[in-house]
Amino acid sequence: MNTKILLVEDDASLGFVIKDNLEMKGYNVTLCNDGESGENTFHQDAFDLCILDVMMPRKDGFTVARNIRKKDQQVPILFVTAKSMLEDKVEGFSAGGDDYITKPFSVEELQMRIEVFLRRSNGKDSVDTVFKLGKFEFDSSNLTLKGASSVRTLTQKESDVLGLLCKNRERVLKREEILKAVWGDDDYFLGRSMDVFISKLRKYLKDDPTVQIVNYHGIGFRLEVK
Amino acid sequence: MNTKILLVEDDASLGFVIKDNLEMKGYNVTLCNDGESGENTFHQDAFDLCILDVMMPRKDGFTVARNIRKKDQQVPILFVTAKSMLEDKVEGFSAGGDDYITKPFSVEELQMRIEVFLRRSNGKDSVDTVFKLGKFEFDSSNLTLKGASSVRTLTQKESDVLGLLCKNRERVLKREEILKAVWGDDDYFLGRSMDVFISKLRKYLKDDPTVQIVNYHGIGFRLEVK
DNA sequence: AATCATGTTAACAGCTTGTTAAACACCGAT
DNA sequence: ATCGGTGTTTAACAAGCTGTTAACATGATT
Repeated sequence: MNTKILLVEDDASLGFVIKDNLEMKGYNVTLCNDGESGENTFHQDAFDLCILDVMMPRKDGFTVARNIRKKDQQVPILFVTAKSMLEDKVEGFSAGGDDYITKPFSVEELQMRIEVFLRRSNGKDSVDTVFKLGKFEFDSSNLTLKGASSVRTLTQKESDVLGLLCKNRERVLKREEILKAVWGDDDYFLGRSMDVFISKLRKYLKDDPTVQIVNYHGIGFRLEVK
Repeated sequence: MNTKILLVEDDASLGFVIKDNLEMKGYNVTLCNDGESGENTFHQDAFDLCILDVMMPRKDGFTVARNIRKKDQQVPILFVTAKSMLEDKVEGFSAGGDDYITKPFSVEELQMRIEVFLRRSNGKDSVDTVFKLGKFEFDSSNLTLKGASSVRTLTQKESDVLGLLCKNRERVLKREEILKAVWGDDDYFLGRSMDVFISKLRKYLKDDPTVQIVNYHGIGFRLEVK
């Protein structure tokens, strides 16, 4: 499988070196040189892993990570920090997490961390059932959709459809895929039924315009969070 | 089981780092960045543990804890304090079963405390069988439901069902889960039987309208205390 | 413009749940 | 064994909710 990595690093030469090395190891790396473009890029595509420099001029790595987490709670994030930066805030955590790597580091070291992450995210079938969707929080096992001020209870099917969209966020799901997964079959009437559900879900989500179920004509749907 | 943790921390970076690390360890963490939203969130969902920063601008952690305690006497609360904080202030609370941790701390340290809490509260389940339900007090081992003026003795099954609802308060229990747990099996007639029990329990609890067993159509039931 | 795909709403049929009462099963005492 | 009492299950009916379908509106593609 082609592993897609988002690398956000303001130091152009360091960024290039990391990208180049990782690409030689067979990863597909997208490099952004500031936090802003990093976020934008993340929103436009689906990545298996993010590597964020903590110290960057305009937007630091934590801020970028927070915004990424608003959209995707599951993607692993690896922070790159300088030793000097580890003050009382981060200090304790760097020791315990596989989530932090301190400069300077070797490519092998970095690759080891990456492999640990990917093994974990592949091997874990302990599926997280809570998704953040803009200002909403959707719990697919409790069938609840929490908004800013209200909590709505979804039906099982509504939850099935929304859950599937969440799991495949930023990816186009074919009509047939959704029908097979939720209804177990695919015919004209079930398709129309699905359209009704999409319509209902859009209504539920309309309070936050950054969350959208976008139709791809003749193909299917895609859940986008901007 | 998926352990739900409520984290109230006003420092956004620190909050994020803690949340992210705990989620990597497999916990389900909800982060609130002020006391007010922390309390609201607590009222909308069920948590197994609360982590509260003591020093927060508008509402400090102790105030939040007091308000949480008004509703739930059992949930463990872990306070995060700075070293400079007066120890005797904190000790008053730690005596009541809660604990505190001083900044800075490592993820391992935090996780250790969490595990201690959860082990204790799991072990406690077999000992502590008394639940407060609005103006009622339900003792699941003595099979008694004390109201304002009367004491009713429940049957074993009535008590089993109410006990299960209490243990999963503010959480949707699937019909199947209740049937498996109380009846050991799940079929149509047992389901109807359960409905009869729910009906009876509602009758017993009708003196206090803040206590409600709410049906989630096609899904199950949830005990709510407003 | 013509055609097909999708968006949206409302109504209906079928299934789920609430409730009451009767039937059944179990148990101890007579 | 019979009886009464207690607790649970089954039956029956009422009320409510959900998913599907139909019908019509809008949008995309050729």
